[in-house]
Amino acid sequence: MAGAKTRTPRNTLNPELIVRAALDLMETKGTDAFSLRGVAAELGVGPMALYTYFRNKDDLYDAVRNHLMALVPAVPEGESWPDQVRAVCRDLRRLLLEHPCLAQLLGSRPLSGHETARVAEGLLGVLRSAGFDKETAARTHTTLFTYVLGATSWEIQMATERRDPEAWRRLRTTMESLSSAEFPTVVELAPELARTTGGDEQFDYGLDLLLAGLESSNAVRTPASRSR
Amino acid sequence: MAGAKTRTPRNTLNPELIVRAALDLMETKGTDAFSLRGVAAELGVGPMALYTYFRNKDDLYDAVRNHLMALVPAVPEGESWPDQVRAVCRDLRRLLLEHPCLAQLLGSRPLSGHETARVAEGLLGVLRSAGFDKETAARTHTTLFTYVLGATSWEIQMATERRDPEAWRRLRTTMESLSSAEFPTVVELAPELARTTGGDEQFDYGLDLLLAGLESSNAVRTPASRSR
DNA sequence: ACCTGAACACCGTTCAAGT
DNA sequence: ACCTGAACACCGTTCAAGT
Repeated sequence: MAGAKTRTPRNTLNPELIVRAALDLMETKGTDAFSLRGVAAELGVGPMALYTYFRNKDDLYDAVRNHLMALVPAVPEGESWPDQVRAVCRDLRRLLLEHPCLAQLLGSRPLSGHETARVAEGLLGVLRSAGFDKETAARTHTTLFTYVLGATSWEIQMATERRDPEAWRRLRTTMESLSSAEFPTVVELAPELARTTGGDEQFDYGLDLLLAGLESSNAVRTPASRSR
Repeated sequence: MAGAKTRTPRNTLNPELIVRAALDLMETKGTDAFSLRGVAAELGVGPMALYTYFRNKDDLYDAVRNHLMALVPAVPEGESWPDQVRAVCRDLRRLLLEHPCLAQLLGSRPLSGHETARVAEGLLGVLRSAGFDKETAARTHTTLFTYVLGATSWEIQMATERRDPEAWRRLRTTMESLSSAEFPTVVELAPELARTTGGDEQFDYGLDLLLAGLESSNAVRTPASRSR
């Protein structure tokens, strides 16, 4: 509707152009409403033109995810390892918030591509340098990554819900229909629950819990981690 | 394919029957392959018959999620609050693993229904009894819930990937193509990373980090939390 | 190689109609 | 109320064909 068929000059179709159009459509019409036919129409070509560059829809999904993961910044240097971990997690969260479709892509498509490995390399490098042994570093990486993905996906979903009047109305209805006899705590904490479904403060709260847990455990064996 | 059209006697169609058939189909053919027409065919009725009981596909999704959330057990009594938190989180994870579609439903559909409130009530009650103030209880609840959902969804996705030979082959190919000059840590920790993508031990590792963080912080103000 | 056009086997949902 | 049947506007993908 918006783009008005920018007729592409012949023989100038390429993977990056398609990925960009796909990303554009996902962010405009929503990740679910996205379709190959829609991308093709936006590019002014037939649906089958895309199959020259991507084996199928999932292949295009993977390319979009890889494209977005490339935007995760490098780990900042010269800081303490907890601050480095914080930076990586916050950067990833920020990217997920800027591109909500990435949360969906990371959560529903099998992994592949070098960019995901690059992000993992950054975080794993920090942990290893801090003195974590191999297994603990791997476990911690998975824990942090899944926390960021889970917390941010939830945040996005709640924000989407708040924007959709129909869904928002239903949520309010459900909340108000809860008897304070059956659900005393939920009813009592309704305002707090509404306030803590997202935001920087909520994200940092969980992240700091994990970091406090790491520092209180004997995960870090090297005393050299006291730099800065 | 499996169920062989159990022709339903006339006028015996009802919501529970439809939910059960829908759940069955999601677990058999995969959450994505699920369709209203498929459910209708399985029940031996036309697609439109379902619209008597559900306003649309999303409405049926919500009913299935509510049906599954009802299976989350009550919080065990007479234990310390950290053990109670552990029990709630592990129970939810177990249910998600048993019904992988629930992970997808919780992650992509707006919230509604009493059963989700029931689960929240259980965890929030534990935290409040332990002495958490309102805001901290709400924050902790969101953190724990999103951790369980994120960690378990990731675990399910990885398990699905391992089962699909095509996806598995691609993941191996990507991993082996990583130069150890560019991604030294990922290459070095490949075996550990493969081992820590899921399993009870990995889940408990992250959960214990969060609990250690909670106990090391001054989140709990009431000294009465030392029961047992 | 790059792209088209017709076709296939699907979707969710609306609408008018039957009982 | 409960359910059917035809129809609409979509999908992803295959296949044969064009350049």
